[in-house]
Amino acid sequence: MLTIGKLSEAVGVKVPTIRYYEQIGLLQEAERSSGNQRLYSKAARDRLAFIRHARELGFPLDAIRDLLGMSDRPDQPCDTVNGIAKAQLLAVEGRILRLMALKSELERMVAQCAGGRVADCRVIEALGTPAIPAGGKPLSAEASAR
Amino acid sequence: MLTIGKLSEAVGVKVPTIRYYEQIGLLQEAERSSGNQRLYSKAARDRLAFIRHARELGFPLDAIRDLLGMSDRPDQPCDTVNGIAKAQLLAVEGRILRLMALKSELERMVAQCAGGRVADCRVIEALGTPAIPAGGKPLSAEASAR
DNA sequence: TCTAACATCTCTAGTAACTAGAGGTTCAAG
DNA sequence: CTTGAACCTCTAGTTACTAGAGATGTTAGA
Repeated sequence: MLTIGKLSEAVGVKVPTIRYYEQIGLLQEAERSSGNQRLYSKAARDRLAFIRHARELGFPLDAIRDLLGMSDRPDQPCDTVNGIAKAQLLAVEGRILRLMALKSELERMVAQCAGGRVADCRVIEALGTPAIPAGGKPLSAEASAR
Repeated sequence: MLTIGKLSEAVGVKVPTIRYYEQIGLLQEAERSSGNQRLYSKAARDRLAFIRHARELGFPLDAIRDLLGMSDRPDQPCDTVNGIAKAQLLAVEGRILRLMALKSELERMVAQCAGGRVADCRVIEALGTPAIPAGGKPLSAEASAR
């Protein structure tokens, strides 16, 4: 049995975040010690490790809730999990490409800035007119697709 | 001169988001028509396009504010700017690395989950015990490192 | 055994970056 | 000249945390 601090350290999720996860029902309510402090089993630790890793991979908490629900009821088709993963994969690939473009732009800028003035930097123009593709979704939609 | 709706459509940023950007000072207050409606110049449109693109790439609004500040004062010596650019470059490189790791993991997930039932599918175990590396930072730190 | 220091508890409020809704005005087409 | 879409302001809600206050629990050293 781990205290919340030990669990936090073991899994790499901050203490208030663990309490937050309990509050929103991602983790079930922890057992308590005689002095009312939370105690965690290995199973709870694994569940939290799953959440941490999935968050790191960019899944929103709602998707994680679904995944956990599925692992609790393993008699269901895999399609849902697959769909979530595939959607994430697409988003990730797009982000990588655009970041690489930006990276080389920033590198060029850092190189050019070696002693000159801001006016010589290309970054802002480079970002300013990115030729929005026809199928471009509104910013909000893409941003929340994390 | 564009109305806010036309601007929204042209740039791909929702109307309330444009007003929000004005509210927090990312966009200066728009001119108004006789009937108090916002009107935008081409320059304003470019600025918003820049913001959109940078947001898409994952820059927080504060970083975008810095970049815009740069482009507003192009006579500044590059020293100031160089720091910002280099910091952004580091952030971008970090993001690329983490996204590539994520990409291969997601690919593995999709490959493993080829149409069976959840019980047959390794996704949850794959995520569940990812062998947290020794130097693993807390989730919150990584998540906010955007 | 006492006590200092630290971990934990609950609760409220704040953050970023929007998003949604209410309730009212303006504009452009028919 | 009316109707309906687009605009206005304002408040409040969202996600995923984060920070702080003030109280209680736990543990290691004197």
